[in-house]
Amino acid sequence: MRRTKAEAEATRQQIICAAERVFFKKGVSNATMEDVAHAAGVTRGAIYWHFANKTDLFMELYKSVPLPQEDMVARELESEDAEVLTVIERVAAEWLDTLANDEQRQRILSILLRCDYTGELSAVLEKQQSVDDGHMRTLEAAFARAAEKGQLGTCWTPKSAASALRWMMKGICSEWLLFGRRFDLASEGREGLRRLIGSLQAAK
Amino acid sequence: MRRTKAEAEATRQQIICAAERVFFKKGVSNATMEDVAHAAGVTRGAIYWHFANKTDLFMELYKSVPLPQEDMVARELESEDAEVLTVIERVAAEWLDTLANDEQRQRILSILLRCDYTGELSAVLEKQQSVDDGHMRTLEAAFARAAEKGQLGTCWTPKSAASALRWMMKGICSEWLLFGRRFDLASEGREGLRRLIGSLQAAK
DNA sequence: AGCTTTACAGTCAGGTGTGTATGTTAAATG
DNA sequence: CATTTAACATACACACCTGACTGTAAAGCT
Repeated sequence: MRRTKAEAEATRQQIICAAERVFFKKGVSNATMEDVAHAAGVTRGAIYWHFANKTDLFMELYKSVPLPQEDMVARELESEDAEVLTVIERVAAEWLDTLANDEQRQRILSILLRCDYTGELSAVLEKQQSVDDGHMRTLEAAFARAAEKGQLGTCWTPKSAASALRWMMKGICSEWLLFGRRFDLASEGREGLRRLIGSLQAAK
Repeated sequence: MRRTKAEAEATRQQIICAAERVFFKKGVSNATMEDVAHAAGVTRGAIYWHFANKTDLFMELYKSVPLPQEDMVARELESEDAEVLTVIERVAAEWLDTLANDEQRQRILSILLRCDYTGELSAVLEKQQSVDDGHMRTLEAAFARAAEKGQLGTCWTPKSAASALRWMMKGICSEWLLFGRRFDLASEGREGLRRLIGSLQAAK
């Protein structure tokens, strides 16, 4: 029973959506194509029609992640605002807010945090790494502008400040996602951010 | 050909040691018992004599990790030194030094960072979590003593300072281990630590 | 010295997941 | 309207890994 193009695209999305739920629940290496197929209401044959194998499915799932504000963040960080550190803090806090309210993003990040990148999935790790490097570059640039304006504490360099912020963000998100959301991400995360940015700031 | 108790214990250690190398190379879920057996120079039968299954082997590997200075760190952090923050910085820096020079510890931490904790291995994650909680308590206590002496910056609480330090440490180690040791852990890590501790410190 | 048990080596059945090949139906195409 | 082809479902082959079972030779006990 051949479907129309639109229907095919719909089942493709169904498969990706089902993979997201199944990978989240059972872990990537533990999940079976049959699991995904059952969750999507299709057979494995359908999955192998749309995707080459499990690794490919995982890659496509990763690529389908809505990263809408990627560019927005970069553009905002490159804006010529006077209070650079305030902008950085606000952007980071907004990122936490988004994560706190978007369950799909939570699931995908959890999958990414928990999965085993040895073997076939190493390509995904490399992609993540390159994305991370991009973030670091824009962050460093922002901190460099803060330093030019004398807003960055004398003991910090743009690079070390960017690293500290990124590690803080990673730490907050990892702990929240992996350890059962035992605190309020938005409020406590924002508070931690405020303290760190405050410590990065030059004494007035 | 039955071995003596000492020989049996030796092969048990060989198996654990081989598991460490194999798990590091192929990842826990990707490695097979046959792989481990081959690397250890025994057959799978021998492994199943000493360990119930792969999960059990992994747990025993985890338990066999040399964590000698665990208590030392705690005792040192509880010492009544005047410069609490300096002690904290030194202890953390020593931990980085140890990691930088101990390849076995590097492998085990890499395994722990990369492996998929969904399913059978979730018990390991819980154990890690409880160990982490213990660390946090002693760290918080140390920062609390620093706060009492007025050494902690006013915008920091003992808890938030402990979190910040732990996330920093995790971030440094994760990036170094997962992303191919692209920087010098001991020197750059210590530098980052110095900056962070400096920012936690009360202005003199 | 003889019996029991230990510490393995080897083998085997069985389940499980993967990838592919084939079948089927309806949409596209002309 | 006939043919092709897309979008799956079904079936199959096979590699593979696990756990359990069996064999065995030496250690340890009495």
